[in-house]
Amino acid sequence: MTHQREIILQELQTSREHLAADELYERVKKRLPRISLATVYRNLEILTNAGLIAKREVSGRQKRFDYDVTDHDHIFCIRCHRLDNLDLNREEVGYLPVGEIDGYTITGYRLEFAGVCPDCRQKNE
Amino acid sequence: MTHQREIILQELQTSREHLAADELYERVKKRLPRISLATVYRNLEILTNAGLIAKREVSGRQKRFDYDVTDHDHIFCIRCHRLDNLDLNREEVGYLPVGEIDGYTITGYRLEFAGVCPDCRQKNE
DNA sequence: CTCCGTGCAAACGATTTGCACTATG
DNA sequence: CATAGTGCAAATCGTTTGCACGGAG
Repeated sequence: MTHQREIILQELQTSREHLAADELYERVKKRLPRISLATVYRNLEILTNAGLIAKREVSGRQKRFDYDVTDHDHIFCIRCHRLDNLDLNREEVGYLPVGEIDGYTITGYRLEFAGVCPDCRQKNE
Repeated sequence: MTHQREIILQELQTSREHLAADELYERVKKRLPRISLATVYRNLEILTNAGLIAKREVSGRQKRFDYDVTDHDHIFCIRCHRLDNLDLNREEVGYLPVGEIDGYTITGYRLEFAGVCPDCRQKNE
């Protein structure tokens, strides 16, 4: 755990946001002005593999990093592309297939809601 | 509807697969050797806007194009990254929130299963 | 003719990598 | 010292765009 790595992790965890690598880079740069974007990418990869953060593939071009590694769903804003955790009770949602479908062995699923976030709704009025 | 555009559409529709732009390009090139990848991208965009095909954002880096424009779910193979349609009865799955969640106005959702496809399962034995 | 669509190459945005240097163990 | 990690720049991958040419109305 290097100094850079620690700052990156801290910054993501305290942000409570689902930042893209370059957004996190901008924030970390305020504390470590000489850090490079490559270092941020490399450490995000290492932290992901270590299970300390999670890399999320979502709508949009960039991957986002999540301080919350538990298995949960997300909602993203179609206007500003912000991503939020969704506190959805999966049992409540109904059963989602496990086991086998169409010859596939199911290992998981990803449920992503899309919508307009509170901030963007406000801007509309 | 230009000649190139027609061939691209045909090739995607007859493939019955969820091809990425470059995969489709390779197939189309067999019939139109002088076509460029840019033309494929441009026409896929046009065909998508025309509602004749659908562009799917899924796990992995590339976007995939779907001959089936109806609203449905997908399953993708974590080994070979193949993407298939999933014939899942959405009512049966239970219900998936609509309206409002956490201040967001929900406009839709995307459900993507992950698993190991029949072909890849076989390779394992 | 007049354009829209094409092919080509170059530009682009996100991410990764090669390399020489630095810090740390 | 040995080596894992860094900063920088260049490379890569998927996709888009500028431009001059070509073919259909």
